[in-house]
Amino acid sequence: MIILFKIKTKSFSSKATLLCKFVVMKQTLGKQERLKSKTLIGKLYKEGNSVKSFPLRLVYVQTEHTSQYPAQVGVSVPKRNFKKAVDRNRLKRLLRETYRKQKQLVYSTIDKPYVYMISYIGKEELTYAEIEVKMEKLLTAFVAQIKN
RNA sequence: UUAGCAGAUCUAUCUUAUCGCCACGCCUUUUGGCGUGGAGGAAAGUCCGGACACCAAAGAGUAGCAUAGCGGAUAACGUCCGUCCAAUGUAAAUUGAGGACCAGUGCAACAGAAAGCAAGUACAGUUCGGCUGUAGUGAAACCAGGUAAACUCUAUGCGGUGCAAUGCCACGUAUAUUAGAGAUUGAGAACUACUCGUUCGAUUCUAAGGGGUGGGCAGAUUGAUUCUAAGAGUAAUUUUAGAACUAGAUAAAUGAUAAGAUUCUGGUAACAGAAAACAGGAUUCGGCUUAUUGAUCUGCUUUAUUU
Repeated sequence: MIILFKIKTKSFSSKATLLCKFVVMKQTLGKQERLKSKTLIGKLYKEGNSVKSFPLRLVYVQTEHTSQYPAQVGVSVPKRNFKKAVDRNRLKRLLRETYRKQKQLVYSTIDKPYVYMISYIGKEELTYAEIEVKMEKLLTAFVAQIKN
């Protein structure tokens, strides 16, 4: 399977041609779309810029990655704010869910591959509805910053 | 029925719809479709004991650590079961740091002359020697006793490091430079701390400074496994037979929304609110400890009440 993917990525030389296919797409969030590579994460925190919309923070960098999707996303909740693993898992799930619902905002505008990490910097747990609103604000701010 | 004691089990939602996550299988040949499965009793603390892996004979001694009535269970244990003793409780039960102060050393509040190394009150006896007895203090008064959650001694056990182990594949690099040490008369390294002993050892070791990698596969989930039945045993446990396969992620999978059911709370009602506490697998088992919601069931004890 992995070998197959490599062949595919090599065969499509330009990613820009691919992007048109994603304009109308499903609201999935599979493994390919998530940020997993340690080297990329290292690069992200070294060179990335950030956008804030309390209690969320998005660190991004424009770079090539192995996925076929326009962007790879990672989610993090710091251990020092939430000591219990249950709380961290819960917040991560909510972040992923809200991002999944609204990623069209980003995909419809960007034309280069991006990598970013969404962190939860607040210290208190919010509900799904609240996080959904914050995520929308964050993503619109991100899009606006990229355009300029 | 109330109160108490001991133990076991479950852990909270269920249904439907829409969107979505992880693993596996099948079908398709694409940005899929279908099916099956998908966190806990503590997954936690990492406190004990194993399996497994590596450490060049995984050497010897000392030190160190652990355990401590007796018998048994077990892969093993500091765990579990039975039992004796002690303490507590009316009782069911609970708790126990329950080997040894006839090896040595230390310690002992108050009282007391004295709880050792130095003394000594009163009375009586007397072989006139502070020799003997009695009294007084105290739990204990002289060659005695208490104390080992005091050193210590005895018996038994313990090699070390941990899946970031370890093996393989791929990618990449620097044997740069500077300072110091060192060449078989041995720098340094390997076998926890020390000593001995053994072995390795020059493209070496230490410090500064800098560079690269951090991708994948195996290990990894079929196991001291779970369930049922019949025996053995007071029990922990075990034997035989049959059946079952029950998470395998890796920046780390179980979620979101809506409607209904059910339960609970508030309210005369319409209706409104809530869905539980502690908490999320990370090589894996047996325990222990700690956190904690709401139940259900079983056995037992004493007192009171009712029939």
